[in-house]
Amino acid sequence: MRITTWNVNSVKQRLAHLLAFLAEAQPDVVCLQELKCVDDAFPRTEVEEAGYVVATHGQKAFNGVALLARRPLPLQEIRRGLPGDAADEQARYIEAVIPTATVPVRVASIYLPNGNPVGTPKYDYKLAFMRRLQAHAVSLRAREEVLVLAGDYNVIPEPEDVADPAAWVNDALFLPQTRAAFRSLINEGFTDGLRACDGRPGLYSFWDYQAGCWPRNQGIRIDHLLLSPQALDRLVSASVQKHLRGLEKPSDHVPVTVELDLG
DNA sequence: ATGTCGCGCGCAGCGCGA
Repeated sequence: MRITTWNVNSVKQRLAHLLAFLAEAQPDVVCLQELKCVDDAFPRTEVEEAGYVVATHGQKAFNGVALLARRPLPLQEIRRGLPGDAADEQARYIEAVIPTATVPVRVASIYLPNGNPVGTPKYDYKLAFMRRLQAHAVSLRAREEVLVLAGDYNVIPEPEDVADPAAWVNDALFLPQTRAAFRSLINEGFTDGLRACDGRPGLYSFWDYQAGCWPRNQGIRIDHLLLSPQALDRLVSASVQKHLRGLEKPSDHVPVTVELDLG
């Protein structure tokens, strides 16, 4: 089973690229972030005609996450929103179970807050979201399922995940407190799927539209797939679909994919 | 030093978020 996470930065603007990616890569599960549209505006028909079932958690203008599963796989036990704050109206979390022939797989699509500027309520919200995510991840881990927590974490885990670390030292994506919160989640028993397969520095998933970041390869790695022990046992490979950043009108993020052997 | 998108609103181009 191939599971992909991709921040598309507007699913309506990126529909052609999304359909091309589904056709070429044929992922079994896709976790999308930054839909930037309400549920009714999601291009459901086009994605269904490409062979997928769809569950969305959208919002006007900002945020928005979705899960796709390649038919005949269904999406079950769909959860929209992260527990822990009933007042949180931002659409940043959707989770579902995909019951495969061998073992159920639980997947979440996460759009973790950016958190900039630091020192404002935006950063407090980011840290609070990370605490809520960890609490929920701990409760899910107790199920001992094949579990993949995938998404745009807006966290640069290590200096080797950024081309120019000095430029990011005061940024919400790379602050020590942010990295510590991410490590705390990892330390609950999760594994960074891409890092488990490839230890090389300079594996990036995002290049800013500005300042020629893409041609100069000034990227950062912020899109992650965290695996439960039961998922790690089945991990075969992981990869970054970097070529999509070079298309016309690309997202600023590229897909990241793990392959699991569900035997 | 600077460099970009996509959204809503509303019909130009600004403010916001990233």
